[in-house]
Amino acid sequence: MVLTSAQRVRRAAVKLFADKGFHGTGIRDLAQAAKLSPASLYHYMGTKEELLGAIMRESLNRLLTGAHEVTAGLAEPPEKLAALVALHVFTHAKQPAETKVVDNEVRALSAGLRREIVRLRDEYEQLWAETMETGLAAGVFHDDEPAVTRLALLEMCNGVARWYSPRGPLGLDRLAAHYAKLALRMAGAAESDCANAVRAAARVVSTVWRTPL
Amino acid sequence: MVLTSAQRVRRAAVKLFADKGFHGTGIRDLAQAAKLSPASLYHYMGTKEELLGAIMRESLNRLLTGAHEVTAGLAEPPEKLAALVALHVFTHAKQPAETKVVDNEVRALSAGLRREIVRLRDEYEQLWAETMETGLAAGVFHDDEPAVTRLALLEMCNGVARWYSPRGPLGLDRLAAHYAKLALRMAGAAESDCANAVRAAARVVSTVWRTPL
Amino acid sequence: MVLTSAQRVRRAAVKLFADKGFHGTGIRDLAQAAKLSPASLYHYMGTKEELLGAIMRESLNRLLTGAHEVTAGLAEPPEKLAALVALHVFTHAKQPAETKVVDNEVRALSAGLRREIVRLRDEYEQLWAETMETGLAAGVFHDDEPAVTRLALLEMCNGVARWYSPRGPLGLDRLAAHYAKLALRMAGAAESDCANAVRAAARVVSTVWRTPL
Amino acid sequence: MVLTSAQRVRRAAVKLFADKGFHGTGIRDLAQAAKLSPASLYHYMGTKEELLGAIMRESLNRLLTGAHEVTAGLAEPPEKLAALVALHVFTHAKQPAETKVVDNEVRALSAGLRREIVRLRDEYEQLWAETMETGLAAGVFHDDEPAVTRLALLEMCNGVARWYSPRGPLGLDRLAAHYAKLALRMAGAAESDCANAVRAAARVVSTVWRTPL
DNA sequence: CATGAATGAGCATTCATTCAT
DNA sequence: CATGAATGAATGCTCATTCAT
Repeated sequence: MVLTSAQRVRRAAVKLFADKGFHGTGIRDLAQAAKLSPASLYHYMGTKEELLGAIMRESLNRLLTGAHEVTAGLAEPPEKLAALVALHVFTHAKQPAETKVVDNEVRALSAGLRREIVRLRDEYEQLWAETMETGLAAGVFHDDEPAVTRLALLEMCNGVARWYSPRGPLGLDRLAAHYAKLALRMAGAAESDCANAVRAAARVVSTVWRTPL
Repeated sequence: MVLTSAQRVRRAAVKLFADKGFHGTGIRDLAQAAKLSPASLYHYMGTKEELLGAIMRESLNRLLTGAHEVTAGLAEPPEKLAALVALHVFTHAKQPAETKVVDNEVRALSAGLRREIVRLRDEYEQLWAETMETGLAAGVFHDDEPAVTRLALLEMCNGVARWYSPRGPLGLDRLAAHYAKLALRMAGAAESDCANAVRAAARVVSTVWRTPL
Repeated sequence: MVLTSAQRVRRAAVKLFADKGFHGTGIRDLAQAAKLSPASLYHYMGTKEELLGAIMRESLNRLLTGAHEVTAGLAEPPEKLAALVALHVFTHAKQPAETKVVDNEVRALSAGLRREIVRLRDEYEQLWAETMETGLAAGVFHDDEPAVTRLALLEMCNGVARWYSPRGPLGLDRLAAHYAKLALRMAGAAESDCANAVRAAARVVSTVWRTPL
Repeated sequence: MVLTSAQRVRRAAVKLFADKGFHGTGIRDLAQAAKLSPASLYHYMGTKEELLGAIMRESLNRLLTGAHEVTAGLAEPPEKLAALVALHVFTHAKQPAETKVVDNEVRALSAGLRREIVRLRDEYEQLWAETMETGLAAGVFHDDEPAVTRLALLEMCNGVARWYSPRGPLGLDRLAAHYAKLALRMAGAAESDCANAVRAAARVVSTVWRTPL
């Protein structure tokens, strides 16, 4: 399959920003990876920073949309949390480069862009927070430090992008299910709730991920 | 309290590498933060990269030593795991800059130094792995994906450096205890084992952290 | 009134070269001002430098032709000088952009084009020199440094392009007449000759400028 | 005589900005002319534009100071005008590069610096305007368009920097005296006033120019 | 006639580093 | 111990220009 120049630029940027960091990636690295001259790069991007911003915006928007879709049909907090975790893990395992960029390079943005990206990220994290609160209020979660647990949970899931390999022994569905179970345990859900919730999550998430992104 | 120039350089580097990344930090930034001229910096360091390496080496060695000390007197896997988690969390909460550098900037090292640092890190992580294996073999942990759980655990604990604030409502001891409990839950330990293990961990860790670092 | 693309290019170049200088004007500035893409520009010009040369050539040729026309019917040196000055001032006031380009951007030309343009300029200035010499020989001008005076005169007249505004209080005819008088004074002409000469000059110059350029 | 690097940078900039214009001069040209690497240039300047601004500021300040000194001891408008003209001509003949930069490159400055430089230039030109007004009010000058004459006068004098050569037949004192006479004629001063005024001007100006600048 | 895509060369500026003083 | 002076290499980005469509 032949890629357009614009696509090659985007992919080169995602890969290089993820591997070497924004400041560690030069415009000439980008050009070489995109098989373009440094000058030609500028047909497909504004500045290097705007390219970074565009990558982050797109990635976060996709995650946010996915999170809404995936929780839409679910009523119980354990199911919802499992679905959020599974989607997050799926995304981080399938697109480790994009997600590493989102997770690590916010500091490279200057004020204006940073504000926008942080707002998107906060919006996304709010979905997790609401789910946990609802579950605690309903008595299906048990946790004396829910704020901490939520952060711990997120960081745990982000980590997937750092180590998961599709060539490893663990399938994506198994991985997502395992993380969902870990999450429910961390939230203090009853073991009996886990299996159902994890199953429900697996179903909706794989639906979202069948859709081409 | 007055700092020596060497100390000012070290601290400036830790802070700036943590905040802006290795490649995002210039020698001039370092000099300014250390209240030295760029040329004078070179009395206290080799190259910028060697400075990074030294910071990482020291930080990892300290963690490794601490891990040995903290587990030395403990026999049961739950206690050991709780101690490792608590020490890790303590360290990441007290020295977020150092640990962020260790966790994020390995990619900035060139081959030689990287090998050394990665070896240290692997040595440290091996302690976690052994503890989990022993616990599983002894039937006090229950987990069908222990390798994954170990990685999830580590990432979760690393995350503390990214968000913990000493000005927040949560004390360090409470935080460490909470993480220890989360970890034991993730490992599938019995709830009844948790409380004891966490208490034991708290005792030994605070001993280590009373010692000046 | 609608302009052709070629005209838009020419006008954009004249304006921008005058305002920002040849080196200060980019091909993209030109394209934007001409409402064309940078590539399309090249249907209407050779290189950027050739465009500059063409503007200068045309402008100088027009001035040269005008100078011949304007002095053709006049016999007395004061009348001729007055006519030359008036035409020069008229031209610089009506076409400040063109004349600024001619006066300031010769240095931007490379050797070949520069030679051509300088030759045209010299040919034009020769008309002033001859007029002054004739007047001195005839005893109607009095000046002990005529070469200097001629240069001073020219620079003074060139200056008009830098400050004259049609929105100011001074009409073009009054301006030209005033400069003609200043010139005759500088040449040491008798005050009694001035009035006549200036009147004669005004007549011929306005004739030339009624013709569309 | 050996020059410091800082002096070489300054001189190179003055010469090159004058010859090829600000935009026509590259940082590499500057470095080569100053016998320094492009990087070393930046020990002695801020940006290229700030270097331009510094040159202009210094040049204008010197001219302004000189104008005050030179007119301080003179009472009569013709003498004052002659002195201003003679100083201006002296300066433009002796420092053609500096003055060409001041006269031609204001447009290359960005808003902030431009404002500052234009203010200085206006302050200087105000001295000419006041002198002419006083002379007209006193009836020693006769001119029905004094504003125009003042501008014509200035442009005429600026022109000196464009053509005067110390290797030509005309001495600096003679040149200045001639311009002073031209100026008085343009202002409509009586011929009888000219000789005295020019002599007085010559005296004060050469005093100022004996002082090292 | 018009332009999107492309580029080699060049831009001003900053980089980490060295060294004489 | 400290630094001003110096630099080769690299930075992100723009330049004028060409050409296939």
